[in-house]
Amino acid sequence: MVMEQPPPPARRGRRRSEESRMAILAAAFELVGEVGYADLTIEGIAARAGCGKQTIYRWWPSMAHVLLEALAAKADLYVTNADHGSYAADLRAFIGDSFRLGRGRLVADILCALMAQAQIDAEFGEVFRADFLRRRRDALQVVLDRAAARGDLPASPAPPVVLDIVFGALWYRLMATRQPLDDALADDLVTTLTTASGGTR
Amino acid sequence: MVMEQPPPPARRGRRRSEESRMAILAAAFELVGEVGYADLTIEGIAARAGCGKQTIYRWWPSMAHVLLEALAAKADLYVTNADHGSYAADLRAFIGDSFRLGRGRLVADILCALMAQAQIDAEFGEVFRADFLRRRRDALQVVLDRAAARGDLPASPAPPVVLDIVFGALWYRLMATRQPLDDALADDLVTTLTTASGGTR
Amino acid sequence: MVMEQPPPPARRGRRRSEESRMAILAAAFELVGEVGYADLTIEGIAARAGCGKQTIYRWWPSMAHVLLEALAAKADLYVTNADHGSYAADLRAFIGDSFRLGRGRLVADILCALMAQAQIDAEFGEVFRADFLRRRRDALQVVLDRAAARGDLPASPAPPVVLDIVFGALWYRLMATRQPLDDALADDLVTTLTTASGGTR
Amino acid sequence: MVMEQPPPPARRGRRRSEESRMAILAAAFELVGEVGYADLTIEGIAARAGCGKQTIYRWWPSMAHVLLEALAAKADLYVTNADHGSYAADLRAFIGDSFRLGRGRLVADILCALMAQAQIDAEFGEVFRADFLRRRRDALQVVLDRAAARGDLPASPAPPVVLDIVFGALWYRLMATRQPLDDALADDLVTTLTTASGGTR
DNA sequence: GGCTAATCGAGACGGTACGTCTCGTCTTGTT
DNA sequence: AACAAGACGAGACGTACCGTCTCGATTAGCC
Repeated sequence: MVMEQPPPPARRGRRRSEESRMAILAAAFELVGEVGYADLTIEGIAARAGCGKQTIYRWWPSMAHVLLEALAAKADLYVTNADHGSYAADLRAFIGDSFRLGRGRLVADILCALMAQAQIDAEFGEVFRADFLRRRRDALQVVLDRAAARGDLPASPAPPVVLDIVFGALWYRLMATRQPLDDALADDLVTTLTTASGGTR
Repeated sequence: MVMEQPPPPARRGRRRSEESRMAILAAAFELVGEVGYADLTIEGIAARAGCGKQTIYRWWPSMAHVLLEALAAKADLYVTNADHGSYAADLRAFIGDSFRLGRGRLVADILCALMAQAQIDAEFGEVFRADFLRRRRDALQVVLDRAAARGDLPASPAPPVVLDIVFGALWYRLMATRQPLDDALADDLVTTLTTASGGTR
Repeated sequence: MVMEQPPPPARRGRRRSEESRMAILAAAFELVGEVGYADLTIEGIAARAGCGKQTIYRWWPSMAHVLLEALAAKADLYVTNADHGSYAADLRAFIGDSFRLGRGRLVADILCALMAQAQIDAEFGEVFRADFLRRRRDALQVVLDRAAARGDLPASPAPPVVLDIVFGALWYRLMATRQPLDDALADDLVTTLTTASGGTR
Repeated sequence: MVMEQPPPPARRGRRRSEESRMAILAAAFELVGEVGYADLTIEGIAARAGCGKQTIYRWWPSMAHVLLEALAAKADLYVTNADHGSYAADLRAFIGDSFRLGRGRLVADILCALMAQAQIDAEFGEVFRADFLRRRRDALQVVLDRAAARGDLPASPAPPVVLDIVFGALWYRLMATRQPLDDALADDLVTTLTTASGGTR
């Protein structure tokens, strides 16, 4: 839990406009849907948001950072990992939730664009991996930890490989094959990952 | 069956310069290593290649297309899928070969950049998926077909899902975690995919 | 009568940089002297002025407009038409002043280039005729009006023809024969135009 | 009189195509009327003429040279200077003929464009002055010589100044004021130049 | 009838400037 | 201070022509 100092740091001058912040996030989200990531520009977002470009540069290092925040603000990206009683059930629920998110055209497009930008812009890559990808891995890791505690986890593959397989298949479908994230894939993943190749961890 | 006359191309005018083509591909490959994809420019490639910009625009729709061709020209991207006697051995060999390619820093960077560009530029995306990604899937599909013929293939996961898992894990490590494509991952993938969850296909 | 309020421009945002404006005019003037009008480029002027090309395009429609303003800023193009007591003396002074201007190699070259550009670029032609040629005609017209008021003006040629003859001879020497604008020509023009062919207007 | 060696140099190989030459001149003439001199290009002329660019570059140094030859081929630029019995009559006839030519919109536009090009391109300027402007001056000089022989020529202005005044007024109207070359101007010029300011030469 | 040579249409080549676009920064007056 | 506005230096974009350079196909003398 974050314990923010109740006395605000006694800042001087005008405070950051929450109105501008929201307008910028909304504008970014709208525009990426209208013109696509390739044609997104800072100038376009500022114009749509009715703000100056400087206001964007002052608070975000790049357009991708804006979009990442806009995505977080719009979509509830946080998948549940409640206890469903078994590794298979937990895994199925996690994958089902994740796939559901990726089935939205706009959200999927933005995710792909951000992953793309992470390859091209190293600074954003750091942030995207730490703030977004890492969080998703951690969420699934909780499921694996619970399974291990239960003695429910197959000996193979190793937990990090499970993460690579689940998220790998997800992202590969999004970016490479553009096939829908359907239940068949989800079921096959669960079956494959829960059918022990020998013992448990 | 189309019986195209090896038709007298009846070309008039000066022919395309093979020398320029090679110089451009080489320049693109060198520059992406020196300055990175983010700072690659058509002007830079033309200057390095000693050619006019128009010569690039005349033959390639975008910088990414140049890079894709340069990659194909430089790296032998075609992984073998010879018969090693069993599904497990075939799969292990295919994955091993694929990982070996992706361990080269430069090739890996270019692959990530091209996959990124495929997300941003729809036109290039088409080409990249059809000319590159599709070929790799087809190569692995041969392995699966051989295993099915042998009665060696587990009932689950379905073949397309096998492709998604293998390539998904590969690309996810390249782009998301940037963990090395090590033998542990390869071994775990083979184990997971060859340990039948029930019968064979 | 237009009574324009010196209205509070209420300008927002950064103002036009007078420093850039002067640097651009100076660069244009220098470069036309160094490389000639044929090899003058917007890029060259911007580089010499240390400004971006956009700053030129933002304020001038074409290179010729820049040069016209540069000329006006550098050379005092405005010939006096003070009263010397007689039509002949006024005319001689005006022609003498005009010729003196045209004797400068650089100014003459720029004038020829601008007149040339006025033939090729209709938009610039409008401006050049209205802002430059028209002013010079008006200045000489003042001399003719004063002569007419004095009863000093020959009946022929008609005033507009006087303008055509004086400026015609001047420009024709500059552009066609490239003969110097010498006193002999000035004297002959005055003699011819002041020797009445019958009465006064 | 040019005494060309009657025996042709015994050339070998294919001869210059008269067909192409005519097609190029015609294309240049048509295009300058359709798109204007500013948008005239060698490529456009070649395309219209159905010839290769090299065929133009082989025979003319620049587009302006083509246009000059096209003009000579289309318009009969040579004004008569037959003997009409008096200086005034000869001069009036010469000016009338010259003005008639300049009244054609297309011819006038081409003349202005060529004079413009002569200011910008020194090499063409040489040719234009020697081949075109000089010829016109020579033609009027014949009229002056005849008048001098007759004892018909006013003492002032000096003959070269007469040329400057006549052609100056003509070109100035074409290029600067764009006023029509009307009879009023012609009459005023004749009156002014034939009303002796004292004696004859 | 071959041979050699010059020209032809076609069109790719290395260059270069164009005018546009967007970047990220800087400078205004306002809030 | 932060804000909206908007000009600034910078520099890549993709296009348009430049003038040159192959190409194969003609078309002429000459042997």
